[in-house]
Order: sequence, then C-alpha cells, then structure tokens
Amino acid sequence: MPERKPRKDAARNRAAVFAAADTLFAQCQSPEEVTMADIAAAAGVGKGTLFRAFGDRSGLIRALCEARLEPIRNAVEEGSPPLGPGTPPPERVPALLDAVLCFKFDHRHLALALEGTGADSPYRAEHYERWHALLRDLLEQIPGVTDSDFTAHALLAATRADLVAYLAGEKDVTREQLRLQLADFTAGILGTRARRGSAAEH
Amino acid sequence: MPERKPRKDAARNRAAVFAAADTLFAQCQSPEEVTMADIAAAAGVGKGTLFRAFGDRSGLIRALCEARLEPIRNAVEEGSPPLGPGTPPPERVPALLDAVLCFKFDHRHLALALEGTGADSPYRAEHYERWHALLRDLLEQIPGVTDSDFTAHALLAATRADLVAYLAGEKDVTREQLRLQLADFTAGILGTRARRGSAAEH
DNA sequence: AAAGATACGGACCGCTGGTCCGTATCGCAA
DNA sequence: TTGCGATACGGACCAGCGGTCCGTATCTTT
Repeated sequence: MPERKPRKDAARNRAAVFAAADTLFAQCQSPEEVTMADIAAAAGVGKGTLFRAFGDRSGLIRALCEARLEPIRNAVEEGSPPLGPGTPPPERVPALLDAVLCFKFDHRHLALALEGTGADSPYRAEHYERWHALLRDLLEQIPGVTDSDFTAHALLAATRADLVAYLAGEKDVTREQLRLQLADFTAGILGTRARRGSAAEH
Repeated sequence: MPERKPRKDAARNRAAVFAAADTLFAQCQSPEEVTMADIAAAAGVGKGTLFRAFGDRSGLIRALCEARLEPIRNAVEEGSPPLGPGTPPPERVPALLDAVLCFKFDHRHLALALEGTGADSPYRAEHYERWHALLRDLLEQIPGVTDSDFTAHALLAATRADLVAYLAGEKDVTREQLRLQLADFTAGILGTRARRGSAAEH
C-alpha cells in the first residue's frame, strides 16, 4: 500500500492552510481576490509548501471542499433517515438536495471557488460524480420520472453555487426561503406536490 | 443623443475582432487558452485597440455574445410563434428554453467563455436578466406553477453552458437527445407531460 | 489642403500561478 | 543521546497574463 503517514509538521501545516484558506475565502467577495500567496502568508507557511502539498490552486480548493464536505458525506452514506440509506427514494431525494443546498449556502465562498476553477470543472470533481450517481439511482426508483440521468443533472444545477450566491447576495433571498423554493421545485419534478413547511433540522 | 457613428476603420476592426475571437474560441478546448494577445494578433490588430473598443476581456466576450444572440433575441421579441409574442405560455416556455439550449449547444465555446467570466457573472449579464424576466412572466401565467421566479432560475440552470459542454463533450449526448431531455424536464415542471418527439426546426 | 478629432499599436507594467533548490526539520536506529 | 537519511520547508525566481499609455497614423470635415 502506498499510504504512508505524513510527517508531523506536514500535517500541522496542512491544517493551518485549510483554516487560513477558509477564513480568507469567507472574508472576500470573489474567490479570485484570494491569491495563493495570501493563503500561504495567512497560514504562516511558504508558497512552495502550499504547492507541494496540493499541486495547484484547484487542488487546494478541492481538498478543502472535500474536508468540509465529509460530515454530509458520512450522513448520506451511513447516517439515519431521511439522509441515510434505507430511506424511501421519494423522501430521500429532497433530503439530499436540501443537504446540498444548505452546504452551498453555508459555504458559498468555498463552493464558488470550487466551481469557478477551470472551465468545465464542476463536473470533473468527484463530488459531483458521486452525488449525481446517487441521485440518478434514487430517481430511477421513483415511478413517473423519465430520464433520471438528465433529471439528476438538472436538479443539481438548481443548486449551483453562483446561483445560490446571487440569490442570497443580490436578491436577499434567505436560507429558509431558498430551501422552501428548492423543495417545491423538487416536489414538482417528483410529482409529490402539496405539502408545505418542512424546513427544519440543519 | 450621445450616439455617434464610429470611424470606418474602427468598425472594420470591430468586425475583424469578432470573427477572430469566434474562430479562436471555437478551436480551443477551454476558453482560458485564448488570450487577448492571441485575439488581437489573429485579427491583425494591436492589443490597445482591442481594449479600447471593449474595455476588458469580459466586455469583448459580452459584446460578441450579444451580437451572436441577436437573431434569437429578435425571434423572441417580434418573431412568429412558438417563439414570438402572442404564443400561449404553456407552448412558449418550452420553445424559449429550447432556443436557449440550442444556442448554448451551437456556441458552447462562446457561452462557456461568457459564463466563466468573473465569479457570479452569468447572473450579472443583461442576457440573463432579460431571459429570466420573460420566463418568469410566462410562468406566472401558467396555473399550477408555484414560485415562478425561482422556477425560472432553475429551468435556466438546466441549460448552463458548462453542463451542456460536459454532456456533449464527455458523455457524448447529441444535440437532439439533449433537446428531448430538456423538453421532458420542462414538461414535468409545467404539468404538460405525455407528448413525445417534438424536436424539429432550428 | 490643412487641421482637429479619433483610433492605432506595441512597449511597458503589476501581479499571479507555479517552479526550484539550498537549508532546516523530522523520525528512526544505534 | 547522537547521528544520519529522508522528508518538508520557504522565498527568490520565472513566464505569461490582463491591462495601460502615449507618440504616431489615419480619418473626416470644411
């Protein structure tokens, strides 16, 4: 196995970089305002360290996202309903989308940085591949849903980071409003209309 | 009126730049590979000219998009059904989305460049504002559609340039497949399910 | 034809992501 | 504890980008 434990200072620096990047991205309006040199300086680390640890800018952002995403990932893979496995698809799909939306809202700076990396990057990230696959499989099990593959893409597109940031930042849409709107939209697709006011938890 | 006719050479250069940029974007995989200097050189023009005419990179791309988008814009504003005004909303909405999708597909390099400009740019462009407003108004007139504002955003999100490019480029989805998928998806939202095989024209 | 207005173009600048390698630190073995 | 190979550090350094500037060329008007 090529897995070897990292040196102590390396591990500490990695954490420091994550923390610094998180803070900087959260403070700035646009992710482009945060340079690699800024992050290195804020973390008290040399630029070389930063690039050796993560390869390049998008590597850093991806790693940071992955780290912050772990709780949700766990909740989905082995948590309890409605997010966890074993939940009936018509209930799990909205829960999943809601979780994604909440993440994108709460970490919009980070998500924005991730999706703004490269040209067609959002779809080359493993996150996306995973979530899309899961969502597709769930939709497959719901009668009345045609073309679950595209539908999964389209539903996820409704949670795009820049859309969320735009609605939250320019249009003053609140978190709960957004959640409700997405839930309604999803219900429309699934044929599960009617219900109201199911935005608790998180 | 502050509108003054431009000098002859200026007009010719403008056209030359548009042509050069179009070609270059179409040839390259990612829009980032095309530099301003490249465009200037291909157009047989100095870099200064380019920046004076369009302000900056995103200005160029926006202007180019606007130019290429004009036919559709006309068709929507004063064309004949199903795109033009006077068409009943349940028929016009899918037509509009189909037109947008076709444009994004046929000009994906350009659309990709546009959406990749800045951080939250896609939503600051006038295109988007216009199309969203129109779509919202149409949805408003369709009974059974809740929250037409968000729904309009979500539907447009399904036509995002990078998603289209990804599906077309990596997943080998054809133009007609995509059109059908989007039409189905739209029908689901509108409550107009059932029909099949309505991908002609364009 | 001549002058004023307008546009040209490429040298130039600041800054960014990314590289490189001499030096410091770590972990292990004796 | 000491010593030594392996690993990681850090900041000077580089190439390339978007964008600016201003002396010069071209147009337009009378």
